[in-house]
Order: sequence, then C-alpha cells, then structure tokens
Amino acid sequence: MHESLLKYIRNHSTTTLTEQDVEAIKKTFVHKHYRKRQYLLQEGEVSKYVVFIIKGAMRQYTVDAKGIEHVSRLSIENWWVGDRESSTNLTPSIYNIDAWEETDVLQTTLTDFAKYLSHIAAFGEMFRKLDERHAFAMQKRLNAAISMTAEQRYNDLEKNYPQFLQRFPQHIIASYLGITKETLSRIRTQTVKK
Amino acid sequence: MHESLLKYIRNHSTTTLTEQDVEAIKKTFVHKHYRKRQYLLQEGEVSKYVVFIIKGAMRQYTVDAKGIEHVSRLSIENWWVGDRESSTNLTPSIYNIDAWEETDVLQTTLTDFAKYLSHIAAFGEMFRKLDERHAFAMQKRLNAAISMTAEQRYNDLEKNYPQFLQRFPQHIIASYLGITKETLSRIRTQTVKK
DNA sequence: AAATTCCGTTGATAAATGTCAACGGTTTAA
DNA sequence: TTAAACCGTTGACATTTATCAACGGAATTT
Repeated sequence: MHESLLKYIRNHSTTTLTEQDVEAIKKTFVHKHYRKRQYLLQEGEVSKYVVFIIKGAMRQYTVDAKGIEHVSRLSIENWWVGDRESSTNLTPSIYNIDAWEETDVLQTTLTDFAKYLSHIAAFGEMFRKLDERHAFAMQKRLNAAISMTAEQRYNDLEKNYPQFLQRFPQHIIASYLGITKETLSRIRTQTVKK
Repeated sequence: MHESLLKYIRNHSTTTLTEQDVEAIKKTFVHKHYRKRQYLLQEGEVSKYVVFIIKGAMRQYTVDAKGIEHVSRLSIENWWVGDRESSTNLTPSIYNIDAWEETDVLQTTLTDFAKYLSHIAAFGEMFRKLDERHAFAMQKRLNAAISMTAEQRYNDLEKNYPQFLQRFPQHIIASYLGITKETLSRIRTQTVKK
C-alpha cells in the first residue's frame, strides 16, 4: 500500500530512509478512498491534511460570483494535493478540491506532517525541493497565461502534461487553460486540420 | 548602509541575529549601484547574485519572438530580485532584469548566500518563508490571469500594490497585467468616468 | 535651446474569445 | 431499460482585447 509513496520519497531526496523512517511513515500515512465527486476540501475550510495520490485524479477549483468553476490545478497519481497556503497559515481555503475519478490516497494530519518535516531528513529535503519546483512551475504558467494565446497554451499543455488530456474531459482542460469549452473545441478541430 | 536589510531580516524571522551574524552580513552584502536601464541579469546568463533593493525600482521581463517585452515581475525597495530558478539549478535564465530607476542594492554571491542559508538560523527561516509566500502570490496571480477580466486585474493591482502604479509608467503596468498599453489606457479613462 | 525620445490617449478596424442555443452521442443513474 | 445528465461540437452573434496609426505634451538628451 505504501510502496508508491516510499518510492516517491526515495526518488526525490538524496538522504536514505532508515527503517524507523519507513515504519513511522507507514503508521502515519493512512489509506483513504475518495469517491467520484467527493470533496477533499471545501471552500472556507482549513486544509488539515497532507495528501498523496496513489491512484486516481483530483481537481482544485474556485467558484466565481457567477457560479462558474475555474480549475486551478489538476493532480493524478504520484502528486500531492491540498492547499498549502491554507495549511501553512491555518486560514480558510478559497479552493475546492474533489475527486474526479475514484481515488486512493495516503494522507496524514498537519501535526504529524510537521513532525516529519523536521524529524525525517529526507522528508524535509523533499518538500523544500517540491515547494521550489512548484513555485517555478507557477511562474511559468503565469508567464504563459499573460503572454501566450489560448492555442499556444493548449499546445504547451499537450506537450508538457499529455496525461491530463487523457484523464480529464475537455471542459475541465478548458477551464484549466482559462478558456471556454467552445473555444477549446475550436482550437482542437482547427489544429487537427493543419 | 545595511540598516534596511538588517531591519528586514529581523522583521521576517523569529530568531534573533547575533553580533557575528550582523558582522558577517555586513561583510558579505556589498553595496552596488545600478543606473537606469542597466542590466542586473540578461537572458541566457546564470543568475549569480542574490540582490536586495535598498532604493530604486527594477523590472523582470522576457522578450518574445516578435520582440515584444512581457513584464513578469516588478520590484522596489525592500524586495529581493534575481531569478531563483536559474540560481537554484544553475541554468541559463530566460529573463532579463534591469533597473527602471537609479537603484541601490546590497548583493552577495550565490556561494556566500548558500553559506548563510545554512549557518545563520534567521536567514534560512526567512528565505523559506519568502519562498512560500512567493509561491502563494504566484498562485493568486495565476488565478487572476485565468479567471478575471483585464479591468478586474487592474483593480486588484491598484488595491494590492498601489506603489507600482506610482513608480512605473502605464505601458509597464499594462505588460505586467498581460494587456496592451492602449487597453489599459481605456480601462483607466472609463473607470474615472464611473 | 533644439531635437529627440518617451508617454498616454484616441480613433478605426481586426482578431480572439465569450455567450447562448441547439444537436446528437455517450455515459450514468433511477 | 428508460430517463436524465454529461460531453463535445457547431452556428450566430456579442464582447473583449489587440493592432496600427496618429497626435500633443512632457521628459530627456544633445
């Protein structure tokens, strides 16, 4: 059950996990199943868990004044989910996170998470790197959103995260790109013709 | 000369700076002046310095295939500048950073910076927090870019970073918002009328 | 002091994207 | 197994934003 998580940690740090580390992680990260459309987090709640996806797919989104959903993040196997800002500052989240497919995760509470972050060397190292990479990725996505056309952004996504296109329906992808499903549909059919 | 930096560090960490810390910082962060339009970093270079602005204003931008500049970040007094991704991975930067005004900074090399990050407690703590906050800010800006109209984004900027509007001309602000200077001009004149 | 560049604005028009409505084909749920 | 909801596509049209060109005033350089 914990194999994919352990493998992931080993892949993302230089420090070796001790046997105690492994035991501690197994005890603390508990398996949980989320049904399709089940919430992991709802707007207004504080994000209290740190969650690693073993199998499945989830999406993070906001709902605007008109009731329109804006997808801000998509996550599949071997990704972490949760609102780090809410967790860090213990403030209500502005996001909703729910399962798009039947999803299996390993999750732990914030308090246990904090313990590991300082006690297990590999853990701290890993999360610092992930945070860093996440910040870089955000910067890139922001540049894309500001300087590229919808079509260029779609091509970028196709190139960099082809998995997403297979796992999520087009209207979700469109929202993630910041365009309507109709516009995405037109971009796709025109691209095919070329 | 180093007062604003020391004050900044004290404000952004819980750990107290020892006298040795202060001495070390003073020795390592050297003063440098950048003239208007002088580059701090050019596309293709590796970002080799960690820079704190004492007085002045800088901008970070990319240049696209058509030669159009896209401003990705604006920085004034008491902000850090530099491309963290390039510094961290030692890869060529895709950004240009230059001084918009006559600018005074305190800067240190990457190697000295790395030393401080591990040796001075307050320093490590501070940068972890800054990185975190930066990631959160990016996430927000990204959401804004994807889900809001140009006018809403401008109003947001006006509310959250009014300093920018006074320090940078409109065509820079427009680029930062991902719109043309003409569109920004129209947004502004229409808003005034309301 | 004159010349030049920079800056913000405006108008006319084009291009990109959104909105609304309708349709058939799936998939999902009763 | 029937009804309902979901999904992608398409058409007509509206809205937003970009593009190109021109202008006058301010700031900067010569």
